[in-house]
Amino acid sequence: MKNLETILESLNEPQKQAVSHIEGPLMVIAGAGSGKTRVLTYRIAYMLAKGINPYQILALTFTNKAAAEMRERIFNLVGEASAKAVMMGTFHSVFYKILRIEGEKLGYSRNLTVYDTDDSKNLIKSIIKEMNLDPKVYAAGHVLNRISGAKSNLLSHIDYIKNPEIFAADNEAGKPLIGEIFSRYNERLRKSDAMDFDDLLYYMNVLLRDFPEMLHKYQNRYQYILVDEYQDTNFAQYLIIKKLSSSHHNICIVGDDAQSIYSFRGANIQNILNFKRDYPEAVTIKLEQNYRSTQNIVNAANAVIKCNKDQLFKEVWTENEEGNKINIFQTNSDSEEAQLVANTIFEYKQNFHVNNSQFALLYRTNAQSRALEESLIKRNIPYKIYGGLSFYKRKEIKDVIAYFRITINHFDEESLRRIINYPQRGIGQTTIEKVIVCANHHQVRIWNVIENPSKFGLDVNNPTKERLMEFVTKIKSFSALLTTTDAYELGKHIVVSVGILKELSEDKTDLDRKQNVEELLDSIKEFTEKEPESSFNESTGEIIDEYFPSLDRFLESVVLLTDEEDKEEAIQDRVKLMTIHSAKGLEFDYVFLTGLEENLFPSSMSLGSRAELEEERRLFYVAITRAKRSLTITHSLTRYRFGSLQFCEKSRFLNEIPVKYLNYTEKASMGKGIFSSHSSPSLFGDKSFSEVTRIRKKENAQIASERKMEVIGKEATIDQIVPSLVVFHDKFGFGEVKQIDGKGLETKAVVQFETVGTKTLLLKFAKLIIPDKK
DNA sequence: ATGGAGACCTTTTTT
DNA sequence: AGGTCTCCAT
Repeated sequence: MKNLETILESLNEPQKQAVSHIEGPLMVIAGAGSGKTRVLTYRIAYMLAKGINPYQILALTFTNKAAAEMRERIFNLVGEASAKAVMMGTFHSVFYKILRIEGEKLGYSRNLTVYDTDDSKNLIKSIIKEMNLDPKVYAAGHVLNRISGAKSNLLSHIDYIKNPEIFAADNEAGKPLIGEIFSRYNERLRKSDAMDFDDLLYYMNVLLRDFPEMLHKYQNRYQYILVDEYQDTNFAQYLIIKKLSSSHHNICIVGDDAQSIYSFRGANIQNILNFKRDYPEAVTIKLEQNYRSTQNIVNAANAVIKCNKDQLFKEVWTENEEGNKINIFQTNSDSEEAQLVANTIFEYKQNFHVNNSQFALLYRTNAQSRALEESLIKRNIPYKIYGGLSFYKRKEIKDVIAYFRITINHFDEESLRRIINYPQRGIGQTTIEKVIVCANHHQVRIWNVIENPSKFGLDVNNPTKERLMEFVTKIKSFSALLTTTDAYELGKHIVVSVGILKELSEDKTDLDRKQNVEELLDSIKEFTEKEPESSFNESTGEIIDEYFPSLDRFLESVVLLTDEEDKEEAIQDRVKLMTIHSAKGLEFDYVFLTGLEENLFPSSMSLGSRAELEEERRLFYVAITRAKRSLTITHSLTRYRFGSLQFCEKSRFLNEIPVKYLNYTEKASMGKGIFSSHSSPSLFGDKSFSEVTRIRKKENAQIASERKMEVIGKEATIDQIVPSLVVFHDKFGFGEVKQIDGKGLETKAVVQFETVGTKTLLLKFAKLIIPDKK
C-alpha cells in the first residue's frame, strides 16, 4: 500500500485536488484523455491510505469493462484484500446484489431472476398475442422502450396509465393499450420472480423510499460514493445516488458532458448540469489537460464539439506533439473502404514496428463490421470484434443458461418457454398455448399447471400430460442437487442428461455451437475453482455464509455480463473492431473511423431533433478522441444496406473539422494508404504525390498477385489432412491442423487459424486447400 | 407436432 | 444479405 505522498506525486494540480478532496460533494469534469480513470483509482487508493474502511466505499460504473478495469488498477495500487472489499461494479450489478438480499421486502425471493432485453421482448410479444393485438401496430421493441423509459423515470404502470400526457401520446400513435401491456408485463414479471434491467434500478428506489431502515442501512454502509460517467445516469440512478449520499454528502461524480452518448437509454445530461443545484457546497474541478492525443487530434475534436449548443464550458488542451494530420479518404464502395483500411494497416506494419493491437477500427453500427472483417481476412491480419453478438446472447448458450435459470427458479416463465421443448420432447406450440391460457385463467404460474395438469383441468391428451410431468420431474431433480453439487458438476450433468450436447453433436453444419457450450462449461469450472469468497460480518469477522460454488452463484456472477470475458485478450495481438459506443473510455494508437456518411453517421434516426443530432456529434467527438497518434477517417460513395446498394453523401460532420487539421483524399484508390500523403514523407523522399500513388498501386498489384499464388493449391482429400499441416480455408484463411478426430466422412479437424482462432471443421464440408509451396 | 419454403424485416447505440 | 417469423404440407 502506497502512502499519501507517493499517491499524489505523479499527478497534475487539478488531478491532485480531485484525488485529495474526500469529504463533501465533488464534481470532476474530465475532458477526453485527461486521466479520468487515473483520478478515480488514485482517489480510492488515497482514501484507503488515509485509513478509510474499504467496506464504506461504493464505486459505480456503467459497463462491466469499466468496472473490471478500475478493479484491476486499484488492485495494483493497494493490493488484493482492500481492493476486493470496495464495492465496485455497474449500477445494475451492485443493486442486483442488494436486491437479492433485501428483495423479500418487495415480494421477491432470493432466487430472483433477471430478464435480459430478449426475455423482456419475448414476454411482451406473448402478451400482445394474448391480448389479440396487432403485433405490427404494437411492435415489441417499441413497447419495451416506452416501458423502459417510464421505469427509468420511476413511473409505475399505474402512474403510466393515469398520466394523461402519456396516454395522449400513445393514443395519438395509435397505441392506446401500451399502459395495459405494461401492467400485464409487470404482473408476469412478478409471477416469474423476475426483474428486468430497469427494475433493478426501479426497485432499488422503492426499497430506499418505502423502507427507512433500508435507507439508513445503506447510507451508513456506503459513506463514500464515487460515480463514473455521471453524464450517462438516468433519473432512477440519479435518485439512488442522491438518496444514499443525502446523510453524508460524500459523493464524487466524474463525467464529461461532451461524451454523453446514451440518452436513448434514458440518460439525462441534466443530472450533471444540475449537480450544483443539488449540492450548493459542491466543489468543481476541471481536468482539461489531455495526455492522450496529438494536438491535431485534440484541436479537431474541440472544433467539432464547439458546434453543439448544449455544453459546459471546458477547454481541452495538450502539450503533446502536433502529430500528423487527420487523413480522410473517400472510396467508391464499402468494400473498397474496407480494403483501404486493411491495406493501410498492412503497409503500416510493413514499414514500422507496429502491433496489430495498436489499431482500432471504429464504426457506427455493428453491421459495418462484416466488410472490414473480410478485408482483414484477405490480408491475413488477425482481428477481434468486440460487442456485437456476445457470448451470452448466442442461442446455444442462452438455452443452457435457461436450464440453469429454471433449475434455480421454477417460475421463470421465459426460460421455461425457451426450453420446454428443447431438445424436442413432443411438447408443441398448441400445448404451450393451452398451458398459458390455463395458467392465466386460474391466476397461477405456468409451472403450477405443468406440475399438476389435472388439477387445473388442462385440456391435453394423456401422453402430453406425461411428457409435461416428465419434464417437471427432471428439472426438480436438478434443483435437488443445487446445494450439494458444485456449479460445474451440476451444469455438466444438466447439459448431458437433457441431451443438449448430443443434440449439438448431431448438428454437423455448426460444430462451433457445441464448442461454445463446452467453453461455457469450462468457464463454470474455472468459477468453481476460484478462490472461495465467504461472506462475513464486517465488524466481527464471523463467517455468515460459508462459500460454496453453487450453480446459482455462478449464474449470479454472469447474469449481468454482456461481454465475453476474454482471457486470451492480453496475449493475442489482434486488430480491434468495435462500435464507437463500446470504444468509449478506451484509447488506441491508430484509429480508423469508417462510414462517415449522412444517414449512417449521423444516423438517419437522429435527424429528427437538434438534441439527437448533438448526441451524434458527441459520439463523433468520442470517436475522434480515442486516437492517440493517428486518426484516419473514411467515407464511401456507395454502400450495401438492407441488401441493396445505396448512394451515400459525405457526413456533415466532416465539414466541421477545420481543413488545417486534415488531409482529404477524394477518390482514394484502395491500395493507397496514409503513406501516399504526408504521414511519412521520408519513405518516398521528394517523389510527387501522383508518383507515390503509382508506386503504391504497383506494389499492391504485386501483393495481390502474390496472395493469389499463395492460395492456389489443391483441395485436400480427407486422408491428406494430418496434424501440423498448413491449410487454407475459403472463409477463415490460413491455419494449421492441430488435431484429427473421427474417421471417413465423419472426420473432424481442429484447425488453428491465423486470424479467427481455433475452429473445429467437418472435413467433408470444409473444402480445405493445401497451398502449393513456393 | 414438425419441418420446410417463403415472406418479411432489419441497422443505432447497452445494462 | 441474413436472420426471424408465418404458414402450409406432411
